[in-house]
Amino acid sequence: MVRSNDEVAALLAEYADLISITGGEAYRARVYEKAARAIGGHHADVATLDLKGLQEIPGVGRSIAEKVTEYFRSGSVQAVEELRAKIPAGVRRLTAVPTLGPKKAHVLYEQLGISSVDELADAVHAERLRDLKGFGPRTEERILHGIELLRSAGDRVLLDVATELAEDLVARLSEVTGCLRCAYAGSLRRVRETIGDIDVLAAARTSAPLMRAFTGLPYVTEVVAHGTTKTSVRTDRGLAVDLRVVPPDSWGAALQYFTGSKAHNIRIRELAVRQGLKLSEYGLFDVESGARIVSETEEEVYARLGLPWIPPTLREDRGEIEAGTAGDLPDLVQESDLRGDLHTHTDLTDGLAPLESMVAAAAERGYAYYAVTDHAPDLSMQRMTDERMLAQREQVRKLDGERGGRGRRAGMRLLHGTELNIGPDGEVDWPPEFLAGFDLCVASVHSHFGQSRAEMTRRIVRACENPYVNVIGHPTARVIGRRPGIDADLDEVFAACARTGTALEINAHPNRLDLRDEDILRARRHGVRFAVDSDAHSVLHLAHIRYGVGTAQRGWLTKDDVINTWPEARLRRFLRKGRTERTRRGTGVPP
DNA sequence: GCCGTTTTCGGCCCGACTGTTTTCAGTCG
Repeated sequence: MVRSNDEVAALLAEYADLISITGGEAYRARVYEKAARAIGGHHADVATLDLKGLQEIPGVGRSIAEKVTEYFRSGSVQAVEELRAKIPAGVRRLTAVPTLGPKKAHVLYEQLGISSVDELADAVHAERLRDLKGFGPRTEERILHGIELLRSAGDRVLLDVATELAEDLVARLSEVTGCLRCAYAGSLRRVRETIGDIDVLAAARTSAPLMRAFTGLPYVTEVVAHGTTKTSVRTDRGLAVDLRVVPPDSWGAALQYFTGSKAHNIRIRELAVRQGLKLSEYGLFDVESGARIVSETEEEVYARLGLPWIPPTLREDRGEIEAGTAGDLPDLVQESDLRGDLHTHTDLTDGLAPLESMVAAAAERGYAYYAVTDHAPDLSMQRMTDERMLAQREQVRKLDGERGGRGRRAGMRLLHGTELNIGPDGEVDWPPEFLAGFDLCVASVHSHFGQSRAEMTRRIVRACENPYVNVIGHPTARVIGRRPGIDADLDEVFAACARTGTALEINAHPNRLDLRDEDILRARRHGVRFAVDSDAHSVLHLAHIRYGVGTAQRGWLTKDDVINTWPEARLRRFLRKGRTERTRRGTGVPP
């Protein structure tokens, strides 16, 4: 599923690394890194752009635009090939070892000919690093430890694991005497799909008690760095956690700073510099007088730079600064906007809880409606039959409207649905007559993951064209860290969804988060609607929906884009999908 | 190599921590 934009981004990022390693100008390396990011996140396919079009991408000038066109014309870029010839690929891999950057990697290669992580480990054991300038005994230790970490892999953890740990950390540190404020920041606050390390921020007049409490936590197994403002540890699950302690009046500037992303912060600081200001984690300062202007809240910092407060989920330098300047920031969908969940399971198939428990838990969340969508028969291990499904429907009808839920006067409405399997040719489990009995159908790819791109695309587009399919479940079928997404022309799928009135799911399960943020951004441009669903298989899973909302926000979605924020009547109209009209015309009904 | 409400040249984000340094370079976020 490699888009040409991703190919080019990877190439430019490699070039940036090679420039750093060969001791090239730092600014040049940074420019290529920036261009790589800009192209990776660009909405249009760069393979279709000419020199002029390429240069309209921010951070891409003449030289980089020419390299991109050279790449598509000839399949390679001369300048990149020249550096590749000088530096073996393994040397670049060396920089993946924590504490090893481009400079040290280059010294290791130049002086000792080391060009792989294995050779590096051998060289340390053979004590060959001892004679190198700048490499002492501590460096050797750190390198060996870094290699171990690299080999033990699993360097990023899923969102729910990191969130649960961070919430526990914040709760414990908030109890420490002298702790005035505490929160997590970093990629976790931005709700990225996986988390490399956790950043926790605290405000206090003295840091020592917090630092002591932090390093003494039961799950801390290693203290990596220990200072008065910053301490880094590793937990028993291998997760790195940083604690920063700042003075209370720096809270806003520090929270802004440590939330990132790096790319967003660089842009924000450039804005500051242009106004004769300097932004650091301690505040926004006037360069000339050195006077601190603002620092207590994030809102103040953004406001002084001429921006509204930017939600953390948007802080990726994907246009949020421009939108903020123009007053065009989207009014992002919130968890409290959700009126229901449209993809859930019970113990009739592979869920863990019976229907009554799931419904009760959903009502407790305050939902106005809730769909039960157990698996359809083609997923044979679930032993679904027509009879079992119809019996469940009767049960659902009985429970419909019975539960009032938290703070609700009217009863929660139940929808009876199913999660269909999209077969290799785009067919689904049941004929139209049977499908017509459901209030909604989710349809998902659960098999034949290895089809060709053309087959896969056609298959999903056909599912969209089925008048009974309302939502494409976990559209790319990826499982984070275990299975890549299917190879399909997503833009064609998005167009089909928009055309047929089929929603795309944002599956909130932390190991799926599918669609991902970048795909949502693209789909949105096609005018597609979305359903943020938990795909809950147990009562506890219903709460996963928060991760789906975070992902939707990262895709810039508003309440109006998400069908399960809509009032029930509007949702039901959407679910009818113009079936009668379509059926009358005799199109779109599968054989 | 990119970019421009002070700029077509001369800037380019900022600070903490570590190790190997007698004053700082490299790495990280």
